[in-house]
Amino acid sequence: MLQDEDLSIVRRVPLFEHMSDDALKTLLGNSFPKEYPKGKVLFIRDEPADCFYIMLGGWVKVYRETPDGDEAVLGVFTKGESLAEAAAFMGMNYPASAQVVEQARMLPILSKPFCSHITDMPEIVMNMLASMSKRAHQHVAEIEQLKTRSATLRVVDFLLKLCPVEEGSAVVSLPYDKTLISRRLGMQPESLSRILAKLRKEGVKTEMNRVMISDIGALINVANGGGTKDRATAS
Amino acid sequence: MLQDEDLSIVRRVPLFEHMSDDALKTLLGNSFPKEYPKGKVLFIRDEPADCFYIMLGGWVKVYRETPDGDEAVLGVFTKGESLAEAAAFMGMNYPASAQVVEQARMLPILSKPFCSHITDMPEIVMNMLASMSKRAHQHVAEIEQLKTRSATLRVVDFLLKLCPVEEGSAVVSLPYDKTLISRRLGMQPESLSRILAKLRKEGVKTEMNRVMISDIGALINVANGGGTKDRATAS
DNA sequence: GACCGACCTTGATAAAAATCAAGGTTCCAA
DNA sequence: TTGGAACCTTGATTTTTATCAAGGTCGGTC
Repeated sequence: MLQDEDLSIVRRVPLFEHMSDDALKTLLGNSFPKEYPKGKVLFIRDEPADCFYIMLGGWVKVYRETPDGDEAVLGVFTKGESLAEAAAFMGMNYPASAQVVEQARMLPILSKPFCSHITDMPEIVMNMLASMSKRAHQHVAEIEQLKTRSATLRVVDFLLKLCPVEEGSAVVSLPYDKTLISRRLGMQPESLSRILAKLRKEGVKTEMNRVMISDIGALINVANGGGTKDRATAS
Repeated sequence: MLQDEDLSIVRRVPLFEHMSDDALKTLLGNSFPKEYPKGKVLFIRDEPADCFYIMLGGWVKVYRETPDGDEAVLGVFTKGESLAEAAAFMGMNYPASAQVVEQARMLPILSKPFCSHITDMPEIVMNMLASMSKRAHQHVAEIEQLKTRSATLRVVDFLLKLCPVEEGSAVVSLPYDKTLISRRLGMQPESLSRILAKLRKEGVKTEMNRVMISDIGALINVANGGGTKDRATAS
């Protein structure tokens, strides 16, 4: 069933943080983890949200299809995150669609039984608030980014978030394919490709899904505008 | 104090919907509406959120300043909306700043006393959830828009949302100045100006803060891609 | 009424990003 | 092993948007 390792991941999900063992057991009683193959569609926008998911590994994209064919990727989720919990809790329909992009291990949770504990476990509601609040912050940060940062800077931000350290050099692996990264960042795949190429002279080398960053400090400097505006010619 | 008209507005705010008179009275006991002049700064990002606001009229912008000077407008709020309620409720700092852009009438509510009712009034928490859920939907819609729609289409969407009807013609007044509209839509003021000019041949005439739309149906058609892609030359 | 500051528009130009088109690689399956 | 599909890159080009610069309008105040 739920292995120890899984459990420790579940405990780090905002929705279940600071919950007693008993409470957790009650909420997850009938759920058990499952592997989902790449390509599997978890849910479609506007369907009733009768199930939500805790991610234990792999990657899932949440997206919307627009009438004219292309898709807006709203988020890409992995270990330690939850998917569609708010819609499930509020008894709504899914606000977007979701599909597995790298084979994923997840804990599916049925909405009905979960929600039946609202009355006897007030902590659920507070945790749901915390969870939604966290998501709201991510959304606000993304809107800010889309409104004020160029495609290049969005790519740089993305790379920096992948870095395990804050200075020196690093080699990071891109967690999912470049087409998806580009959609996630709100640009065309060709643009991402070119930007990565341009960043070579900033010490960023890309080979397959590996990115070698020779000087993280220099990249941070780029992210903060070093190279765009006022290179201050000794004012 | 709280006039009937104000009260009926407060009742339509998601946070207070479906609340008994008693509950409302308890929560708003010590709050009374106040006028705020244009330009007034309500709060600054990262300050402790010890007060939130219910809007009864006028307009307030919520924004973030970026290190390199420009600002991202995250939302512009008016009658029937609440401001910063989530941050106040969660005991966090304000995630953004807010400033009055058109003289506003608001009901300020202190966080501490408000939150002290969490335990004895469980309905507050559910209403807060509903409120955050609604905001989340707006955020998702905006992210989708920024990722998939051109500046022109964002302007068209904006105009259509202002239209009281769905066909025929309309004259709408822009609710706040064009510089702010452009920031709200994530573009430069010059771009908005040019887009409005270009839309003239689509039957959109702009004079001061009045916009005359001769054929809303035609505009909706533009919003749905009529004029961008595949003008289908008799396939 | 004259002046000032803000807001708005327009033009010229430049930069950024999308689009169209082609070629290369990798990986999988027949 | 061959073929094909999906992915990625690069080049040429166009479209979109920003930037820089200049005027114009409106609404205030002195």
